Amino acid sequence: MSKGLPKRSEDYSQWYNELVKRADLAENSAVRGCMVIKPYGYSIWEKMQAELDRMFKETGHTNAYFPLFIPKSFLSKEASHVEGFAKECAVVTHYRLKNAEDGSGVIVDPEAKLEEELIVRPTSETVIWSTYKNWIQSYRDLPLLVNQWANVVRWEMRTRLFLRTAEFLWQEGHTAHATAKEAMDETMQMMNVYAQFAEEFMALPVVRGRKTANERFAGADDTLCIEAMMQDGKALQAGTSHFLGQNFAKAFDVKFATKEGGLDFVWGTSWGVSTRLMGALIMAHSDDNGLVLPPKLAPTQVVIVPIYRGEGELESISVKAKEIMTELRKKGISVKFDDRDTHKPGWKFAEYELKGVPVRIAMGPRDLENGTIEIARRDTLTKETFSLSEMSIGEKISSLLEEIQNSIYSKAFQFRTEMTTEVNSWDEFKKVLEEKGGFLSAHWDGTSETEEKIKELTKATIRCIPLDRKEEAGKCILTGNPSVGRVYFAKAY
RNA sequence: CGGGGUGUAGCGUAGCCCGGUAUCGCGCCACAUUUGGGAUGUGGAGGUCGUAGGUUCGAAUCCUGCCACCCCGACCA
Repeated sequence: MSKGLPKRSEDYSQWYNELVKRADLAENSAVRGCMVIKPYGYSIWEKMQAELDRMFKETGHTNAYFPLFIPKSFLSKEASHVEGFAKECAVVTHYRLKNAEDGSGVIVDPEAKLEEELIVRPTSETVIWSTYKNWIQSYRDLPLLVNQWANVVRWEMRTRLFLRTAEFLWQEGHTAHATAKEAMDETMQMMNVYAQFAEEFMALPVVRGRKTANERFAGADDTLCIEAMMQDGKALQAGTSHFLGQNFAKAFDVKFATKEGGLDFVWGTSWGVSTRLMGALIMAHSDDNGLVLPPKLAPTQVVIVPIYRGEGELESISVKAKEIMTELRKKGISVKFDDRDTHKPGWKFAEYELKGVPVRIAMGPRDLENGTIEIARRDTLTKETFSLSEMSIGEKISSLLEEIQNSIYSKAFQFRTEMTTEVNSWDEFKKVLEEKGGFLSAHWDGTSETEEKIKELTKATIRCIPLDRKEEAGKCILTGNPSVGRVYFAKAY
């Protein structure tokens, strides 16, 4: 393996691709467009899952599992929904193979054609609502708050590890409510859950916003989202939460008896985040030395590297290292002691930097003598010598991890602030987009035509209408027509 | 799915124009010396040249199909 990653400044996308592979996160598989998530990458995903799952449960949701396959007829029940996904669906047409007569291997048995073709789920609204029809009769059955962790398939033409793959892992929440307001509140709540997760755990500041009609989920009346800024100035949609209105209830005839004795269609929501978050995590914080992981999502938070000559020294360092490990574990810190004799310290340092381990402790004979250790931070690449008598190592590392978590967030926040520019003329818009990138806060006349036109001219799309924007009369950046507030434009992943 | 490019050992590559059985570096294995930022020396193993055909006495090299990956578009989370 050659040393050193490509530089972000020279080729950002190559840097990303290399980093994903070199840090052992994922690799391409034998199947076109599909990735293998390697153990190290998967353990980060598991940490994300664990937190999100906890948050979903705290907000009253429970997990369930619905089938991978969807009868073709289901997909066509909601008109805009089909339109949104039809172009990227994998279809199962047969259920059996047989040996080819010429001995060339197995072939699809033409006798085994399915009566009705099955679609590999691109998302599960349709199967789920067809099921909800049986689960919901009365207002007493509502709200229904279900989540599922699953894989989905969207047949993408151009794929990139984590960011866009033909098969990906995600979670999809599907809820049913008695009133529009309740469903809208749920939509908002889950968007906020995502935002909180991104900021608190991924150390990723996000813009909470609303999608324009163009960017909305197929089948939704309203889509809320969180948008993040990557280091190359491109935006990344990190999570979406949809208010489905009564669209799926109508398509699948899901009615309930109201308290007042009437009969009404149920109001729905759906919301999801995917392994794409891994891409966001990587691109938001990492540097030319490798991954930078926020402590709250790092599979290993602290690694201890012994520096020694001969068995004897390793022995005495190990004793001390194990004491430290015990202390750290008492504090709930995940720590690894790398006493492999097969690699030298320098090699290990580089390796753990590549893999983004937040804190590295090095301990050698000099430290043993002085009662010190060397503590190195991954995020800042700084080192300090820490005297073990100074304070408890558990306290020290706990607060350091917290500081790193905050510092990574602040850095990303500051970057995003710098990369958000208010622009007030078309020339300025084009100039900033081209020379600087990032979010462009600009007035827009509210029409899809203008949005399309801007996309066509510049490749920038409206990432969202920020929820906290101030009402401010202005003129559309392109048409000069009146606008009531600014929206965020950006080139996006 | 359109346009361009690349595919040679685990990884990165030379060779291809001009056909004669494959170069170098990293990694791997063994031993020795090493160990506070990717160690050094000596010896060694490892290749259906993406894949399937074709041309030829002979193909990594020329021709055709297919596959994969990368870049740029269209589409999308």
